[in-house]
Amino acid sequence: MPAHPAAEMHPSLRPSAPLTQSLPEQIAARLSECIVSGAYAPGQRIMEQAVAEEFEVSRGPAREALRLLEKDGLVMILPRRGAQVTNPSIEEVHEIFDIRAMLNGLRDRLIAEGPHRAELIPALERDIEKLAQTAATPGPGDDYIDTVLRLNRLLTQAAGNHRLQTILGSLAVQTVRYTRLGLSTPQRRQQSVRNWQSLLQAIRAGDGDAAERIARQRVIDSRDAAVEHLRAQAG
Amino acid sequence: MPAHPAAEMHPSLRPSAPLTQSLPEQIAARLSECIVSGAYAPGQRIMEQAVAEEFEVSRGPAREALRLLEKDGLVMILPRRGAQVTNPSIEEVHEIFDIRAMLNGLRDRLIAEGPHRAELIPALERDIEKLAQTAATPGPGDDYIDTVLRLNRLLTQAAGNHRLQTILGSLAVQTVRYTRLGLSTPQRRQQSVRNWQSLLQAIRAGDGDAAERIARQRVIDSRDAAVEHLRAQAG
DNA sequence: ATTTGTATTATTGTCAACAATCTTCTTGAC
DNA sequence: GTCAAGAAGATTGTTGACAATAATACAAAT
Repeated sequence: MPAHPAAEMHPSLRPSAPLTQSLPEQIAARLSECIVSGAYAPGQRIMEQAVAEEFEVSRGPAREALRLLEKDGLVMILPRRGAQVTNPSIEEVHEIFDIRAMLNGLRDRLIAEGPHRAELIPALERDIEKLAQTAATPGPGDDYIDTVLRLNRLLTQAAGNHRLQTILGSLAVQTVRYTRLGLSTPQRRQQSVRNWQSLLQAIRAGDGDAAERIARQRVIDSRDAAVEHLRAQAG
Repeated sequence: MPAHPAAEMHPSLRPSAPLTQSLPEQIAARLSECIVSGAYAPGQRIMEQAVAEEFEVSRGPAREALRLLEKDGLVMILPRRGAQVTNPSIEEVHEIFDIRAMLNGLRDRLIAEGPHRAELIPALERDIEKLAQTAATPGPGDDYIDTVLRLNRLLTQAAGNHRLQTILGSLAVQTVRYTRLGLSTPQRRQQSVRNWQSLLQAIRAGDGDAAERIARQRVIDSRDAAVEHLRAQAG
């Protein structure tokens, strides 16, 4: 019998995942980095044979790794044409952010109305304080982005809705590069910090309506900033 | 050149899907029916070899078909243990309905605020009228459910958010059996009809806020009814 | 010069066999 | 009688080869 009964265990701590990643999962994780970091350009084709040789496995696991990437929306698989890195249009990016806005709203409502919110607040305060410190510094902003991503992971896990966690995780991976784009200016980062601070207040107060509204607004702001940048890039 | 220029074509009519389904897709479609209809019981294991023999293919396509079912949440694949039909707990059903509530809210807002809503209204009126007629009849209610499902498909396609369509489609498949459960009484069906009629009004008026609120309430009602039935069944 | 048909090549789809691992059944000891 | 250890069987994971198909290059005809 474990030290802590299952009933008291927080959902995000459930050790349901297998201890060791499968071969396709390891390959997918590596490829995922390459795509998110931009080493593999959008639209680029990824061929099974090349993946197989790169990782010194047969085409089976390579093939399956690509299917895993498809599940995360990082590649698109066309019949008889193989996989290519997704290159979403501005409209599709807009669409994904809209979905994230709704589901982040649900997530933060669940947290604000949930019984575990008190345990969460110290970590939240710490990260949001860190955001406030790095928001004004003009540097590359990677610190800021990293903290935002960690904060989001923390909240997504804490919401306790497993399916929501899966979907939001997938959508987050797909939009990392656009989130980064949208948080590239100090003004936007300061707007973002103010929003996080409001959210913290709403969670402290246990105000689910406010938490949902604030979360939605944050993602919508992020969406608008990203889309604006993309339009500027595209002409 | 096609008869109608692409710019005027409704998003839901884009012929982007390949004309012919792949072998794994065909197998997955058949298995999907078996699971949704209940021929394969929740928790039941589905083995690759058995699928391969059933459809007279090798284990490769059978394996991939099971991965496709996993993507739709119809089976759960555990490492070295294979696939088994998902048997979500009451809490998980609750979770999925919560997600559907948010995303249906987004969907119906997009429709109410979208430019294509006028074209949609006649079909909506027809289906909702049909709902009103079959709501009070005590029969098996399959007509009612079928109409609700068609109505939802219509709206999901019309919203014009492709990713949303994918996610909602997957979630709908996973909850069909619980939706059916929740709409098994005449009272619930009448409540449902009133909600659809309100939605129609909101769409007519182009009131996105109202459309979202109404859609959410509909799914929440559906959730509560389903969960109540499940709790009664479980003891 | 454009287009159509054809051959070539590259790439994915499928298959059957082998390896690794998990489950279950049996056996034996306490 | 219960539990542990080990063997046997069943099932997934992986591999390499073969088949089917789509992209490409090139030649020929209008």
